[in-house]
Amino acid sequence: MIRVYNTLSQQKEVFKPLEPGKVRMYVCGMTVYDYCHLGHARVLTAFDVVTRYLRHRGYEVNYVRNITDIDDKILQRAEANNEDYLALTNRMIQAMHEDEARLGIQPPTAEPRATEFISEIIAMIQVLVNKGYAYPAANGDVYFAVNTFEGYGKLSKKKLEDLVAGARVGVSDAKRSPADFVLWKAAKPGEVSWASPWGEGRPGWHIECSAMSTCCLGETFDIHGGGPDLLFPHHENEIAQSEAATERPFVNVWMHAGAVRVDKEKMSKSLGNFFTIREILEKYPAEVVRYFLVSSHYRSQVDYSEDNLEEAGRTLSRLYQSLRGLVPAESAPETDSDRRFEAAMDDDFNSPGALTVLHALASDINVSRRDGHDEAAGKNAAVLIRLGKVLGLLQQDPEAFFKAGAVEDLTADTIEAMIQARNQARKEKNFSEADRIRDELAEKGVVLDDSREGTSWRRG
RNA sequence: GGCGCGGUGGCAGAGUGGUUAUGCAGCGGACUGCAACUCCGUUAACGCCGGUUCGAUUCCGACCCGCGCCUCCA
Repeated sequence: MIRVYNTLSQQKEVFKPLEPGKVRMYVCGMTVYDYCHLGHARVLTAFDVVTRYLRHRGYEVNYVRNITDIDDKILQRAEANNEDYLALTNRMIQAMHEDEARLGIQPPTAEPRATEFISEIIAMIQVLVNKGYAYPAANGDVYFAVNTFEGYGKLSKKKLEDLVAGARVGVSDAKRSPADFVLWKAAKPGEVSWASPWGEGRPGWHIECSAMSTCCLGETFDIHGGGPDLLFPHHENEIAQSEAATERPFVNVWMHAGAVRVDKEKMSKSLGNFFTIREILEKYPAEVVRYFLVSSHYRSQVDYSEDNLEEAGRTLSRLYQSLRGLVPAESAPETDSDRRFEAAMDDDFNSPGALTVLHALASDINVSRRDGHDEAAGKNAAVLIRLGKVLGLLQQDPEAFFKAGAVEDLTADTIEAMIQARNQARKEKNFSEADRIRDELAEKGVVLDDSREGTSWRRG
């Protein structure tokens, strides 16, 4: 029995898909005008773990994650770059796919793009206009009349009066109410546009997700997820549009990831305090970044700092250290570890709780190896790798994990030669020479591990 | 101002009405030529004040502090 926190009800609920054994999930993806940052990685990782776990539990998951490839920021950026907007979006989509692959994010089942759904978007807007939920304005825009939708605010717990009174919302003369939002934007001369019953234009931000999600997954589906800052207005507006258009419940469970922070502030584009995934991957191995993200609950905020990333690296190393030089069993039966792992994950995808099971397994393996119980160690190793996979961790060859990355101006052969020279010196009790070699390697980021079987190395 | 979330040991981070989270770091020991790795042991916590209770870090209330959304943002 899986329990999931639902933003809509503000509590954990027993997860029950509409169709037994199948899960239909939609997650708001990227607006592709720039490289992905750590905040994106957080959402990507969170829902990757959700998907992996649901599949582990036997569900067939239809995971749809959209790409927003047309909006103001894209057009602005393209113009600033003196680049065709399609060239820009294609470039960023490719970069995003590279980042995802490095972080071990499995591709979604489908990845619809807004520009591929223009006719569906127009059709949905038409329905909203016909039903009286939306109105074309004098300036060529089409707006959703928020006061026509009774449940407006039910996701974000906001009252319409407060929103209108708050009035930080840009007041446009064309809008009937400041809280109304745009469904179709009239094109300015020379802008990319599509023909519509209301003239040349392009979709507003929110409508694309309503159109793509309901087209791909049906009028009602199981899970809708996204970043914390999408809760309002984006998701609130999606509900209004979709439920107004279909007259059916839009989504059963709303899931929102926690924010990534830097120096106690949310990492965001507007604050400019963001680190792109690729910047971070220049400094830390991808799996360490992933471990860092998975080591806190998906709903809580995480603080990005070098200390935290380095600690994640040390901790992940411990896990890999237990697997190093060990041949995992071909297969291992279900164990108590599996059950404890699942108990943690069943409780709203408690990945930090699940990680404690991995650490316990690593300890067991280390003890077995110390005592020469290689078979027991091998079995536990198989379990550790099996459970690690559900979190997208521990799938590398340990040697590759330890030796990956830059060891500047030292080839593996050189390192091996130095190790041999050191071991020769040790044999001759020339310990000052042996230590000199070890220190020299350490200075270049290579740490030596002596054991009965010999000496191995890893990056420090 | 409105709405929401959170304050756990040096740090990161789960969780529970009464019993060890876990990891990193520290300390003592084993292993080692010395280290590293690993193992054994160990220190240390629940923002503040009331209330409920036999018993609260865990439930309730007040307070203090921090964060997020209310404008584009994952």
